[in-house]
Amino acid sequence: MSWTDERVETLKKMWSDGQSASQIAKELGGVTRNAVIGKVHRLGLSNRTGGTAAAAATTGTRADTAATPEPAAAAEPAAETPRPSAPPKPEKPARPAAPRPEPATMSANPPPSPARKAIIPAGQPLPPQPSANEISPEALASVREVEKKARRLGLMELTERTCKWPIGDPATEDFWFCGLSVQPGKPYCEAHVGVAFQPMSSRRDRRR
DNA sequence: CCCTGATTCGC
DNA sequence: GCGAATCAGG
Repeated sequence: MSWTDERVETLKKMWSDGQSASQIAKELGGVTRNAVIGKVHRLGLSNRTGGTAAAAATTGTRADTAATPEPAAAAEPAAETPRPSAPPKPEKPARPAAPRPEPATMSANPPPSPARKAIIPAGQPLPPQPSANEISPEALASVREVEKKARRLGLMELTERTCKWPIGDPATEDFWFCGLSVQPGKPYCEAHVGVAFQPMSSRRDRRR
């Protein structure tokens, strides 16, 4: 496969959307994430605009050659690095809700929290919370069992092969995602697939 | 172990 | 220009 205009366009769009290289690669098909990353660099858009996306691994490990496109050869005024403080379109909330209580043992220097609204991630279709009255007791028990073993992943820890079943109350700190290995092709682990995709038929009168 | 992006370098 | 191999980090 080659980098047609169309594919490059898709790449640009997804990359600036905060999609990971591997996701883009899968979307495009016929390329690996390495190819995508390579292309991204060649295109000179290694730095995603907007800042807070999925750029968790943008560590300044070795930014000596590539990440220095600055034309600052001779005159460098006291201008600091321009940092976009107001991303045009935030989409992936890093930490929804629930400001955690500080230990408050050290310095009295509480981080100022501006008018930050407690944004509930409503962007992506989350699995329907089981309304307990529609789920068989056994399935419930099964889920409870699984929840003990859950990896308790945060939003950002979720991948395509981690169970995305939410556990707890999003408005509190008791909230995490199952995170166990998903059933191939499904967004949840086996147990949660079981309660998530119940056939209409077997919903009523289950064995007893 | 899973993942992320960054860099190098032969093609 | 391309991308696999490798590196470095989470």
